Amino acid sequence: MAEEEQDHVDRILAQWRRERPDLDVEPMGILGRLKRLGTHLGREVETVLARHGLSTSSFDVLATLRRSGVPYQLSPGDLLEMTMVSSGTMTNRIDQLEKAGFVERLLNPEDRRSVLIVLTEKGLATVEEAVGAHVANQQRLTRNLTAEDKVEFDRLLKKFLSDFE
Amino acid sequence: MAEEEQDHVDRILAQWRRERPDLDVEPMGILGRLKRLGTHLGREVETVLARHGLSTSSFDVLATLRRSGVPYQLSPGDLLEMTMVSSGTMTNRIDQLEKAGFVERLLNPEDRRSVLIVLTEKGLATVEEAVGAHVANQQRLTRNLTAEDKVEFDRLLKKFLSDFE
DNA sequence: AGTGGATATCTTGACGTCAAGATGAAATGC
DNA sequence: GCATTTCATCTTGACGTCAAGATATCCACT
Repeated sequence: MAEEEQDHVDRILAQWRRERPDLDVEPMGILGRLKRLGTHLGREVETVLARHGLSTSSFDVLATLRRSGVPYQLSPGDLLEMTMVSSGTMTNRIDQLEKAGFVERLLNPEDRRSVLIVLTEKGLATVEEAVGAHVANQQRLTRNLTAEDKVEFDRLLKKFLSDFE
Repeated sequence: MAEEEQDHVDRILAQWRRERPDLDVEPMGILGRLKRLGTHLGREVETVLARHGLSTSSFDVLATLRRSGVPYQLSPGDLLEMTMVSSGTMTNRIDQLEKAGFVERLLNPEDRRSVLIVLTEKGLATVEEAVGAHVANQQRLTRNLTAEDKVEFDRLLKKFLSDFE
């Protein structure tokens, strides 16, 4: 069996054990690796989406509209529920997408407080292209995990995540 | 055995399977849960550190200095290597910490391009307090994982992370 | 010594995010 | 009906981040 290599987080934990041997740093290792991994993955994802003229933020909104199905319309409130951002952030995202011609704001005749965000043809075409590249990229990013690893990792993520939502 | 419950990410995947059955969305499930989990954990961590007058960013710098050991001094370049942020971000973080009286910039007499960032007494006292609360919080956040889950989760995170660093 | 490239840090301008509150419209209760 | 509360969205101001480039210093080689 190969010796396990010391990674960046291991070195951080070793420093803490030396300086503060009273602290139990096992959870810090998990949370630290999770954060670093998330940062790396986020940057990889951003790079691929940028080739399609989209930020991760923009893509998230377009993808939410796309997967909601025909007629590709949701209210800002609907989009909020699905994306873990504040209402101000969503307004900002929609503003940009509208400026770029990917979505339009339609007045909702049944409730004048509300609007409907709808994909334009350009928005639909862009997200269809981008989602293919995005999914392929996600497969690339996970290619070094075995099938069993992926199942087990997903199980643990789902269990952990269930504490928060 | 309890039926597995459908979570937020499961609903997203179900929408994609209906709309785009050609896409393999298993990696999307993993990456989606990882991102959401990271967001939740980040917010929980931020909440506890805020009680000690620190943001996660500020804490990261102070903690890096603290765990480096006496005399609690590192250059901005050293801090950069350990924190996955750009040089501009690090300058900004140090500026704030200096303004708040947690660190000082010392001229490095051996290299006038360089400075040394050193914890003040106030900075040391603050980080010592904060790190205790932070570690306790990390234990709370992982309390619903079994000992075996934690070991396995950490193993998978470390393996996955090794693809990127 | 002098020159050119490498190094360490800081500056600038643009983004994305949030919390808190403003605005306007709908629903509810009397 | 009118007042009050709730709701949906947008606005504002503050932060944290990054990429790209500016500045100052050091080092290596002639």
